[in-house]
Amino acid sequence: MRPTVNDIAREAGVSLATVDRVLNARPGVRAKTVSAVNEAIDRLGYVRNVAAANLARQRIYRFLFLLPAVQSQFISALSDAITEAARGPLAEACEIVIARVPQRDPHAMISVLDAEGGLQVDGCAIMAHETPEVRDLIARLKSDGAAVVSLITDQPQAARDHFVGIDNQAAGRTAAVLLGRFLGPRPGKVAVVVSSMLARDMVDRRLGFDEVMAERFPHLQILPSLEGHDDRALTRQITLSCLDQGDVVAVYVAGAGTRGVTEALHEVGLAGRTVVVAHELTEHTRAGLQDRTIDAVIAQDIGHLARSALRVLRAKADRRPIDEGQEQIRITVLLRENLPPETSDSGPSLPI
Amino acid sequence: MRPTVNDIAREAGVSLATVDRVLNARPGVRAKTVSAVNEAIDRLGYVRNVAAANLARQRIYRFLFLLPAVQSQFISALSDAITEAARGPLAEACEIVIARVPQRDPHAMISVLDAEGGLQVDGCAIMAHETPEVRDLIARLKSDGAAVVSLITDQPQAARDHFVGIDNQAAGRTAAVLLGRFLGPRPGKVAVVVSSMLARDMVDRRLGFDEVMAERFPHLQILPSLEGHDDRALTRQITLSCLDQGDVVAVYVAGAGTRGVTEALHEVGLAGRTVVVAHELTEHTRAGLQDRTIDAVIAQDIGHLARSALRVLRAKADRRPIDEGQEQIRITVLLRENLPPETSDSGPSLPI
DNA sequence: GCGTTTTTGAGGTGCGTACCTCACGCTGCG
DNA sequence: CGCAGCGTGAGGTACGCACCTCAAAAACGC
Repeated sequence: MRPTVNDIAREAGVSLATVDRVLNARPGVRAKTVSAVNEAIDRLGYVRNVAAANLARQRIYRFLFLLPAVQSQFISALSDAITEAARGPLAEACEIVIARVPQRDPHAMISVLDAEGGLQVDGCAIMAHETPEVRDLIARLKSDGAAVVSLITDQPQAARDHFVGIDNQAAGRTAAVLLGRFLGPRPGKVAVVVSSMLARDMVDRRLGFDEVMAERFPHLQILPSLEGHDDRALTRQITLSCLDQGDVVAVYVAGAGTRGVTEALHEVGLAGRTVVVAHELTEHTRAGLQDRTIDAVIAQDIGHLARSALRVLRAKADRRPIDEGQEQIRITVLLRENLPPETSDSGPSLPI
Repeated sequence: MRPTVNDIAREAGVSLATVDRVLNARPGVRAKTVSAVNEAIDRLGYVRNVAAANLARQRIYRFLFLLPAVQSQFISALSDAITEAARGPLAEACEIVIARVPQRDPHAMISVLDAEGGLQVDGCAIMAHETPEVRDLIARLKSDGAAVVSLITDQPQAARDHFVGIDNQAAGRTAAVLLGRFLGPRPGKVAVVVSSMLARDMVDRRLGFDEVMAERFPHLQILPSLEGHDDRALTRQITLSCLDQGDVVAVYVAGAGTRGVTEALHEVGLAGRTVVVAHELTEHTRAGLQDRTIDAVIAQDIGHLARSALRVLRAKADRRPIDEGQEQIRITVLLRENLPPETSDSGPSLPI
């Protein structure tokens, strides 16, 4: 049987109340007594029964998820995944609110936060562009004692506790290798479409992509990033004018907007003849893989992302360490040949 | 606040004892009363507090992991991952035993099981070849009320509750696409190395591989499977004699034995000039990717595997449904360019 | 309506922890 | 010497549930 607080008290020769004070870092215990208790804990190998502790504490964790208010299948699926995770055992004793915030308005986020009880939250997961406003917001949350994680796109300059997302440089490098090797020795130009260079994930993907392209595929000419701003029509248009210059043999769609790109490719009759590597599994990328417009999709497991954010927020709120291995979000390379079957049950095209 | 058993009792107009009898399926309650209680449960949206229930029940789950007793970095790493998961929160109130069983001896598994308390276990995860003995063993475990999952390699004919592992056909198809496209239009022969065709995962990988090869790369000639039986020297030898026939332009290492293959390739001076796709991230495959002997590695997240097995066994033991999404083990395509940094802390070359 | 069986109620104890109150003894200070 | 203040002990209640006992009530068969 595992030792309990009572065993510790007996072993240390103190009362249960004192053990409790030590365990929960409450004042009113002499340093000497504290170490006596800690020694007893080590000797018996005591580990706190988290279930019993939470039962007794009756604590409710309030977590807030801030997602950009853009029209995107990926964000919708992410939102669904969070909702689903919030129903699971990970969200035991948790109250979870998902708020969608306009991306271009720096003050919207502050007001949303205030509306949602603001500083009362125990933790917050933020997916947003890397702006001074967001950085300040994170600092404010942290100084109020909340745990903060950046989601999907990192905020490396801010005081977030953790980044929940993939290694985007590695993703960009992977895209480069696939694109380059699928293309073979054929020379030409490569277009890169991003949503916005304000998003850290886009920057990182581009960095990784360029690195490998320069090193391994110098016969390919990488064009400047096209910013589609998560807008399908705009993406289509800028892709078209880029294709206009001719000799574009491949496209790396690092951000949202795959639909705009494939539309453009179809219009000029290049679909299937241009190597396309895109990100995230949605209805459109799935269809693109099926009809061979897209050669490879680099996806992240959105359910894992949601659960990981929850686990990390929870751990940080309890000041517990996290299991790095479990929180590492891996990238999946999807091809026409290994597409997971469509899961029609929960939400529109929930990526696996 | 979430409703408790007391709320149910009040709502249903019965006593707490009766609610308890219904909840835990104890006898001595009229059908009418049962449905009254169930209606109250539905009306209030009651969900059992699992933590409190387990606390009160003081139940200890006994789970047994049966792994093949072969000399393999992958199996060692898997064993380590299970040990690590067994220390985590998932293994709360669990006693976990890992047993290594000789693969060729059909009776060894039975005797190990008996030695480990045999029928006393609440659940068992089995990684083994698909033999009649194993099938019988699973049937026996099941009839004794234990939960059974197959691990890594499935037992589709047996009465296992669940398969914890990747979609091996999809893995084989992925290998085929990468190998074929990396190779380009160059014709030639492709060698396939497996550990044993008795292992279901090998069969499935080969099936998926052949399917895509036939469909998309008909200019390549796929050679019969070479069985290395997880033996480095044997694998090296059979690879050598296969390379002897000449014109082998690619090798798909579907099973263990990558070291034997790369050794053979180096010996005949074909390393780096032959496209090699292998499985699992170990010291050797990592080194192979680094020095470009290996072009791509298809890996499964071993930590996820261990945690998933634990979660599923636990859920099955409690007769709870599982979260399909969370238990889906995805495959990771590793290239030289997206190799995760080596984690030297826990165990020898723990795959990420 | 009787005896018998089945169903139900009331209540208790315990799981391991958090958190609270009250009181006691000790120390040091004026 | 008395008193404040600190460190500690003793003990209680609560969390939500499992599981037990004993007795009372209801249903049943005849």
